[in-house]
Amino acid sequence: MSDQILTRMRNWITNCGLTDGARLPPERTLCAELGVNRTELRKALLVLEAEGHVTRHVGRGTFLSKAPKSNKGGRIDDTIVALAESTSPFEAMNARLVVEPQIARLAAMHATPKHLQELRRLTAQMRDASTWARYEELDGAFHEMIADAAGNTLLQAVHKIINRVRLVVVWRKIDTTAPGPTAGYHSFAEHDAIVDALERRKGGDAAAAMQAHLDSTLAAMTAPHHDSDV
Amino acid sequence: MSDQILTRMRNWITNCGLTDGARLPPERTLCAELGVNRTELRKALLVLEAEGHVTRHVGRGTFLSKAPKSNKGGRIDDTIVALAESTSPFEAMNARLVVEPQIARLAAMHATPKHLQELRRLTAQMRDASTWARYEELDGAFHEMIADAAGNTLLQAVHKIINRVRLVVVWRKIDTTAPGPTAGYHSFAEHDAIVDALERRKGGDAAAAMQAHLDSTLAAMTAPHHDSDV
DNA sequence: CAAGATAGAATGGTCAACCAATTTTGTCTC
DNA sequence: GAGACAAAATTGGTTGACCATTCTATCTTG
Repeated sequence: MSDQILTRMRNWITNCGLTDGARLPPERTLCAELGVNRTELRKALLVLEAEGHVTRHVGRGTFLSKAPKSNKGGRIDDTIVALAESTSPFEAMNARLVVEPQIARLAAMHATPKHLQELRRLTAQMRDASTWARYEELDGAFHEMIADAAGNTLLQAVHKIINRVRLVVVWRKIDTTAPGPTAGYHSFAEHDAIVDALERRKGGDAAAAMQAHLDSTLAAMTAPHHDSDV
Repeated sequence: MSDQILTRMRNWITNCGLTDGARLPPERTLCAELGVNRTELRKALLVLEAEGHVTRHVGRGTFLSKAPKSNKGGRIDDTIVALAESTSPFEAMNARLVVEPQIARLAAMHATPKHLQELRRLTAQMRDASTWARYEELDGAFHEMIADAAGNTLLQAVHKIINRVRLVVVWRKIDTTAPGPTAGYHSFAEHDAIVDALERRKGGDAAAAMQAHLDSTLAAMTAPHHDSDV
C-alpha cells in the first residue's frame, strides 16, 4: 500500500512542473490532493528524503533537491563485505591512523557549533554507557560526527568505509554482554581532548589528540588479557 | 538526527550476527537496546524496508531480506559514480592530500626492491610519454604502485576509490590529444624525490615529498590558463 | 490422546492531538 | 513612511494511546 503512494508521489513530483529547489505544497495540502492521510504521505516523503530527492525544514516546507542522487551510504555494503574479507584488524586500525587524525585537523577548521554540541553530548552519553555494545555505538557515532564536521564528502565516505570494515573484522572479539567501561576509562579523557582541540580550532592539536587516542586504542588491542577498546 | 540512527541500524544489522531471513528483535526491544524512541526507530526501519534490506509483517516481526532488491551488477563502480556525484574536484584533491602522504610513509617501510624497480621504470616512461593521456595513465600506475607498496589492503582500496572518484570528477578537463609534458615538467623531479625517499627508507621524507608533489599539482589546477596536472 | 477452539500475549501499524521552528501579518512608535 | 516588535498563522516533527494481525499456550471435546 505504502509502495503505491510512494510511486504516486514520484509521479506527482515529475509531473507537477516544479523545477529543482522549488517548494512543494504543504503536507496537509498534498494529503487532500492525493487523497491520503498525512501519515501515509509522510512515510513516502521520508523515503524520498532518504533517497535525497527532497529536503524538509520545519516551518519552511518541503523542497525538491538540486542534486537528487547523493548516495548517503546506500549501496556501499557490497564494497564493505568484499574489503572485509581481505583485511586484517591490524590493517583496519592502521587505516584509521592514517585518515582520522587528518580528518580531525580539517574538522577543527570546519566544525559548526552544532557539531561541537553533538560531540559534547556523545562524550557525556559514553560515560553513562552501561554495556560495551552501547559504548561502541556511541563511539562510532562520535567519530562519524567528526568526519561529518570535516566537511569533505569524499573523506567522509572513506572514513565510513574504513570504520565499517573495521567493525566487521573486529566485532567478534567483543563481548556484548560485558558491563560498560569504568569511570576512569582512558578513552573518556582522550575524547575530551579531541573535542577541546576542535573547539579551540587548533587543527594540529586535534590531529595529535586523535592520533594519541587511536594509538592507545591500538595498544589496548595489543595488550595481554585486557578488554578490547575501539 | 535521523540519519545517525539509520547508520547505527545499518551497523547493528551487519554486526548482530544474524543470517539472511532471520528475524530481528521486536521494535520495542530494539528501541530500548539502541536507546531511541519507537518513532525514530520506525523511521529508520521504513528506509531500510524501502531499500529492500528488511521486510516487515504485522504480528510476525521484522526480517532480514534474503536478496536485497538488487541491482547486483554494480559493485564498486556504483560506489564510485555515486560518490563522484557529490564530490567536487577540490574535495577529491584534498582527500588525496590526506591519504597519499601517509601511504608514502608506510611504503618507505614496506616497499620491496621489486616495487622500487617498477617505480623507477614508471618515472622513466613518464618522461617519454608522447601524449597527456599516456602520461596520465603512467602517473596513475605510479601512485597505485606506491599504494600497493604500503602493504595495507584497506588503504590500497581507499586510495583506489579516491583516485577513481577524482578521475571521474576531473576527467573533462583533460585534453587527451594534447602533446605530452615537456622535459622540465615539475612532476618529473617530484616523482624522483618520492622514489629517492622510498629507497632510503625515510618515511618522513617520502610523506613530505608526496605532499609537495600533490601541493604543486593542486597549485597547477588552480593556476590560470595552464594545463592541468594530476 | 488428538484435533479443534479459544483467550491472551506479542507485534507491526495507525491516528489525532500536540510541539517547535519559521514565516507572515498587524500594530505601534518615531 | 520606516522600522521594530509581537502576535498569529503556517508547517514539518513528535508523542502516546489505540488498532489489526499473528503467534502461542491452554482448554474442550470426541
